[in-house]
Amino acid sequence: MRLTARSEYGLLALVEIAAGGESPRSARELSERWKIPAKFLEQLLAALKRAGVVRAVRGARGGYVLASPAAEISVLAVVEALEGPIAPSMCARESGGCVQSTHCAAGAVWGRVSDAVRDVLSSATLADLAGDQLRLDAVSPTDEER
Amino acid sequence: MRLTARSEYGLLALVEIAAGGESPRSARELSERWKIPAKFLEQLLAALKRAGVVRAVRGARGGYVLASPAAEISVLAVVEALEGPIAPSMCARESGGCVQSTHCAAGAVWGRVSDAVRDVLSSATLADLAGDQLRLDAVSPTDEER
DNA sequence: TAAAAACATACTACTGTGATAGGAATTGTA
DNA sequence: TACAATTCCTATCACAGTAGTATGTTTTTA
Repeated sequence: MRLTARSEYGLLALVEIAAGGESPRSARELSERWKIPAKFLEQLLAALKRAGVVRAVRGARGGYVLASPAAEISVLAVVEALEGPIAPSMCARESGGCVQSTHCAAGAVWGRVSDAVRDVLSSATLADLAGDQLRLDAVSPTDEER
Repeated sequence: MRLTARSEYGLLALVEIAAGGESPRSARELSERWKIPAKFLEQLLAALKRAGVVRAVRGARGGYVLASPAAEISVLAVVEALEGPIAPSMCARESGGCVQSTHCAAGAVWGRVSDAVRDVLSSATLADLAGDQLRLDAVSPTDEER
């Protein structure tokens, strides 16, 4: 299991898209706001589109919009779209179960770890984060907003 | 944050060492029991020794022994010795906090994730796992034990 | 003295991450 | 209709980390 910059960047962008409502946000706009390499962000948004998290609007004045209401998109869905399934180790990753031929006690711990992570990630939605972000922006506005 | 084969292998070996009590288990013995590449395991045990988890007994009939009672060694200590600190993303990894100049709502989620993982890992000890393993071995013994 | 073991160090193959590059297709707007 | 803004597509790359392998050296017991 791993959490990398892909999730970090992706979530930042999606919170911004969620705040935009119906009007699409372009990859360039998002990359400037959050200092994310533009071309890299394009790839992340493509992955999120493939996963059905966002919808793309092509052409001038286009960009990305959420494919469903922000309250129905969990952080887990975002992370799994960008990083693959949440599985903590070799033991839990293999569909056939443990690599070890004999049963090992450690496997149960790995299972509890991934359950805990999935629990945290699935309990937060983009709507929650967009709300939090609004409050944070009110306290310390960014350059663009000042 | 990542959980790799290092933790997997390391835990398997430590559970076995814990079961051995005062008599040292050699790296070779452990590597054969759990099908872990011998030289790779030596490196892991060296890291665990540096972290103060195990004590080494050099020379013939030597091996490794736990440095403290099994009930006082948490899985978290083992994982951190082998993988480095549990931090879920760039945001939480940097000592200075978030990479973003502006505050981001996503950071709170990453924090909750690492807290949850640490919670699971620190709530299990080597003594717990050694007990579980004993029970598993009783049900389906390994080749060596048959 | 010989074997068994830890200890040390260096090397290698492979994979994933975090990009960068260059264009092609699509679409609103002047 | 031209143009600019945008998504879309594919390829490439540098770097770091993982999972080993290799070759010894030191220490200790039998």
